[in-house]
Amino acid sequence: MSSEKTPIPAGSNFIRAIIEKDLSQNKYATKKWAGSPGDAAHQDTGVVDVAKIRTRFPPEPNGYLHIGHAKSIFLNFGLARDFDGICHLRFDDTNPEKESQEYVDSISDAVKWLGFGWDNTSETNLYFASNYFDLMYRAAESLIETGHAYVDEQSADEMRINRGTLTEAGKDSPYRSRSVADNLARFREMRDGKHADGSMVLRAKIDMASPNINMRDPAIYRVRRAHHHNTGDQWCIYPMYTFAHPIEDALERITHSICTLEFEDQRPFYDWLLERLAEAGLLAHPLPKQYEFARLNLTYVVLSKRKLIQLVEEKHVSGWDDPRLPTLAGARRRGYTPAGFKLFTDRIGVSKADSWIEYSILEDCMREVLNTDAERRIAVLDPIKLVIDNYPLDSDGKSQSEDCFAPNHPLKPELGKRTVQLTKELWIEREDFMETPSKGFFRLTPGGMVRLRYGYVVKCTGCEKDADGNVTVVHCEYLPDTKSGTPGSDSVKVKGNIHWVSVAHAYEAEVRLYDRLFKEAHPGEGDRDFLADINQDSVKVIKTQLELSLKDAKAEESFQFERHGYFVADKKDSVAGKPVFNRTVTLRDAWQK
RNA sequence: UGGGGAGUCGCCAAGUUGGUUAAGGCACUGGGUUUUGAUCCCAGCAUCCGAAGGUUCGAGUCCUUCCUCCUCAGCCA
Repeated sequence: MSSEKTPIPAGSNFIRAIIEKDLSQNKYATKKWAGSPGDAAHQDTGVVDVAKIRTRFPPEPNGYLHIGHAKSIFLNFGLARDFDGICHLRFDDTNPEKESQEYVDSISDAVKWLGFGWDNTSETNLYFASNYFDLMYRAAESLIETGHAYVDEQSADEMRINRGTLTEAGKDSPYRSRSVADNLARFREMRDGKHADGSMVLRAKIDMASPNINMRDPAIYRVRRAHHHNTGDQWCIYPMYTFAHPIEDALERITHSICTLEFEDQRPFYDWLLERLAEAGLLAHPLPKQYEFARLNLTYVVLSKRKLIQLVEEKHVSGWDDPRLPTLAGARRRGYTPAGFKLFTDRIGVSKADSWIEYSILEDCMREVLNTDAERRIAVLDPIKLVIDNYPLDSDGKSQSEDCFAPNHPLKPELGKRTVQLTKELWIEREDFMETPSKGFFRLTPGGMVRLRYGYVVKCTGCEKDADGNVTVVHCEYLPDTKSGTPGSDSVKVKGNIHWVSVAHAYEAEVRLYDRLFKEAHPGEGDRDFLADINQDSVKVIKTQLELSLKDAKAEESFQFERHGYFVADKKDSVAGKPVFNRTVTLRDAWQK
């Protein structure tokens, strides 16, 4: 090693540091992998694992994935990719009552959408915890046989009372010192359906006086007669997360088991369990290690499953894929992109400090990606008519029309230009005209000049108003020598530059303007009901005038509507020839009105 | 109050074995470019690392005490 400091790689974080260290110490140099999950005997038949590390993304299929999961997905799959490893998608389906195929499907879709998969060169790394129930059962018997587990017949209430408190030790269960044979017989009866739900549990036998409550003989198997989405009615006992998760990791030969901070207290049990099972010869070293990072908190958003369910069930939003929701399904309809999420996760980093990320960071990431990716189009969202009074008419009295050329992407000239028609009557944005301009306003105002983007410089001559004083039509005259792209275009310098569509060459379309779902940075903070913080104006459906070419937009295609923002053709409501646009995010606007 | 964590610029976040002027991003502020008040470019932006002591030639990094916040008492995950 040289004494010079090596530059810090981008995206460096404590987990990468741990992995680099583990790898430099050849910690997994002899770790065997038989091509599929299994116990020590199975893995011993394998070869040294080609995957340098193994990580996993282990959602429970009981809900929709949200932006917080995206952070975990990019972390786990990203680490595997960067370190020549493999990341498993594993459904942690150990609680039959809450899980279903619908969620398995939506989660799979979301992971794929973000750009990750589980079909690797020699194996498919898609797993279900429920496929390990046999092995888990064996592990439980092993624990009993080695005197590390017992069947407890206390009621749930008794167990809670005897667990003690944060500051007082718990009391041993009266069933704690039963013989191995007794425990084994009871546990088999549990498995065989001889005991009622809730009548007894299998508990690890550790220490009822441990200062860590998770070590006070945690329950590891419960009796529950429920139909499981994968194993059907095969089992009436199911393992608890505490017990199941470490085993799942070990069977899959995970090296780095990454989870969120609230599981830190669980780590001593994680290690305890795996060591006991390794001692018994069921699992092989090196055992997986758990590392915890801070979960994502985003301002102006709720990410708790409970609150998301409430928003959907009480119909505050249209469904799990409502474009205002922070679910990945919703974000996708909103027009947020996988590349944007990637940028976002890189930008926010990974650490153990609790933090709140400003929602504007996410928006900015989407802008950044969309700016380079999205083609430009012209859309007048709040139309008002502009008449060019001196624009020539044909002999039949109709307006002449001429071609103007608009680049599809100013940063990518290779994407070419498209033709838009200029005529005497145009639609422009209502807010681009002010009869009495406010300070700093440099768009259309009587006597003022502005460029019609890609067209001519025009001079505003006045406006018409209705009985209520609302402006109905704006009038102007054009300067024939100033057409964009001609030598005279720069003869008149103007500061303002407004977009437009020809009345004769535009079509009316529905556009949905989305804003934040919550008006407070921390919804429900303190004693407030988070529902009270809902922004009642989070969606506006408007009638707009769009340039004709937008009719051909395909579902999920994103565009920048010039001077407005990024819009996507809605995945769900668009039909061929009639796309419906959702506003993804506005452009930055530095003009303080 | 017991255990486990975390506190570095408005928001994130590097800083691993103590070594010179504390990375970077976002935001913000100036200036420039620009037919999007967009993008882009350039410059500025912590004498200070929760606080106070201490060790040391030298500390964000070590020690002591204190403060604040998060988290754990499901037969959920």
